[in-house]
Amino acid sequence: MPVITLPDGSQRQFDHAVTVADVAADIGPGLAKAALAGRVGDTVVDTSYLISDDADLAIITARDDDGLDVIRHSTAHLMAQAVKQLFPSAQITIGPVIENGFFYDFSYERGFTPEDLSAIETSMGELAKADLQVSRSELSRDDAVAYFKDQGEHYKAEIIESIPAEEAIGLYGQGDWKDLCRGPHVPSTGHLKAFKLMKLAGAYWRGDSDNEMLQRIYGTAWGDKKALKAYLHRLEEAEKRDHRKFGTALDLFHLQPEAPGMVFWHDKGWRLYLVIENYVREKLSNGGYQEVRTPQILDRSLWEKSGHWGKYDENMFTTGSEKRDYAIKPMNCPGHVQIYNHGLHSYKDLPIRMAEFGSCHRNEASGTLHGLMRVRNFVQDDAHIFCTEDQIQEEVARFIELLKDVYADFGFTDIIINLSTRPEQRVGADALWDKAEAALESVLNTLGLDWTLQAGEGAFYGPKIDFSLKDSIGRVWQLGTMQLDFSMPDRLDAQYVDRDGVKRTPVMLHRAILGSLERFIGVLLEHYAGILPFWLSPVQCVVMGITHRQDEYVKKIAETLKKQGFRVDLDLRNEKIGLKIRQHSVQKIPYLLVVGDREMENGTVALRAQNGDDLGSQSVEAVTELFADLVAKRSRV
RNA sequence: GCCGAGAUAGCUCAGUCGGUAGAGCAACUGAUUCGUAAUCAGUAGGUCGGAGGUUCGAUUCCUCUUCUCGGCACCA
Repeated sequence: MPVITLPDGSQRQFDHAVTVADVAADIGPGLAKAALAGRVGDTVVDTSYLISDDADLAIITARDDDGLDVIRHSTAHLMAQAVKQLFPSAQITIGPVIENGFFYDFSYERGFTPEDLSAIETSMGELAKADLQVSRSELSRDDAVAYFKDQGEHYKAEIIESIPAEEAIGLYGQGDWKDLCRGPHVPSTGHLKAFKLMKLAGAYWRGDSDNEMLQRIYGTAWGDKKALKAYLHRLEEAEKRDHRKFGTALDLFHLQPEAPGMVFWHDKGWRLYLVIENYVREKLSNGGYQEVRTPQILDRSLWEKSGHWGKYDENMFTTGSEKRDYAIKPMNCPGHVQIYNHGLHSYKDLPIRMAEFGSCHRNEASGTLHGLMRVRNFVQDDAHIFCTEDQIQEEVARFIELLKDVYADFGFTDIIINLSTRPEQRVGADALWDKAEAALESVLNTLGLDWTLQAGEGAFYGPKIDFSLKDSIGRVWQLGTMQLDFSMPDRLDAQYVDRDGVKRTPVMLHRAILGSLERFIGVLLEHYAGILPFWLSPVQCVVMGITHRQDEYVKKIAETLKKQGFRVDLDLRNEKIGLKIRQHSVQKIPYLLVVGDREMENGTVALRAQNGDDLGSQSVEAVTELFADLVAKRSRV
């Protein structure tokens, strides 16, 4: 006699055990049709799930997030079914739900082609239209293994073999096809109406690069065609923001085959780069950091001592001279320890905060390179803080304050914080880890920050806090980091003389706010869709005349603004004003200053903002004031 | 690095079922001196990523290679 409590608090009583579908039908025929699954308590179940005791139940439809997951999961199954139908000798493996869609990995004797993909999609459409019932059954583990082995599905059998023998295995079937699955799934394939196969890719079996490479097909699936269309539109919009496009279109930078993963910064891109670097430089200087410069190339022995040669030799560029081996630095820290070691330090000197905008090279695998986001040569807003264990907490707090300040200036306020603690393989005594992790945790809590624990994700030499931010279209980028290091100062013999006259090893904090400047610029460009805030814009305004009569006046205005420190271009070409405005608008220049005879007579300029707003005729003083204010506030235009 | 796809003018792209290529924008020349997102006309521009092979002939087919793109693994 189950009593079913619905989300609105209403209750329905039945005199026999009921399925989720029964309850939905009892509520109304519309809901019965739309029901994809049910949520009993916290568990999402099939509509065929039988409820015999009192329960809280929500009927899940495509409008529910859980409903979307069910649709995506079922669409993955639909795809696997289609693949097996078209390519019977393909083997199925796993097919989970991911953000916005799903994928399924297959093993097949040849690679799938884009033509195969559209054939699979067509076939999926037919299977969905056939509205096949999806049914769940159970087998004992050993029977399930035997079943899949018999079907020639060796990967599936392997997965099931790793499940405890006493557990029953859930099988979902539709038509003549069955897959091992926890479920839940839609009641019939007719509920799958809005999906699209997106791309083909390789993926290692069980995510291990020593294993066979499988073929992964990615797809997206939604509750209805409209949502699918909206998603595809969002993808197009994201593509338009691709920072690599702005590299060429705005003449900021380029990459070429002779220097894979290493950026050629053009005039305008380098201006942007320098504005950012100098901005951080000033912030660090105000924050009590010293700035240093260390060599690009250091002897092998130093990298052996630091441990890098042993661990990362594949990923370092090396060179030689007169029988000596050198490595081009992949990081600044060993160099900083050399400066630290040059002289004797008292505990009174600590903390020492040492910053460097040093150019680093890492020989990243070729397949990982990606525009500015993943490069082989980069500069970080890098610094190392040498301090005592007792100073960790305060230094971390100071750093976070600085970081928030900097992020806000760049227009990012949505910061995501992760604390990563000791990994299995690590150096340093557990007592030290206890202390360090507690210190980081305590700082985060004291500052009242939201953070997530990533247990076991710390570096081998110490725990760390990572800072990510969300951009304007919701993508998350990890930028900042604060890593505690108990290993390197000791390896490289850094010491200080403590209060009691005993030499002790300082703790070293590796920290960066923006991370790689290259990558940060990539993130900025995508975040702002190329329309940079005034203070960052490589060209802040263009002054242009209507005819040649205003040439001298244009030059004078431009000169005045340049003297105030603004980045100004002038356009004296004999072109129509419409063309000039179009071209500079396309270049995303924050302000266009147009002068004709009228402005020349009045000593004013006609101001036009990047978004097309006509700000009317203004005096040069008013414009200067506006610009200075924008820079001071670092506000978006 | 691995799987797959791609590389054609400065940029964006079309094309050639094997007979050495075409558009728009940009560039250059000329005309136009014009009031807020494209003035008109003309000219020039390519060893079709690189190397090798098949062929009478390769930008096209094959092999290798470099780089790029999408993933996977990696990311001190």
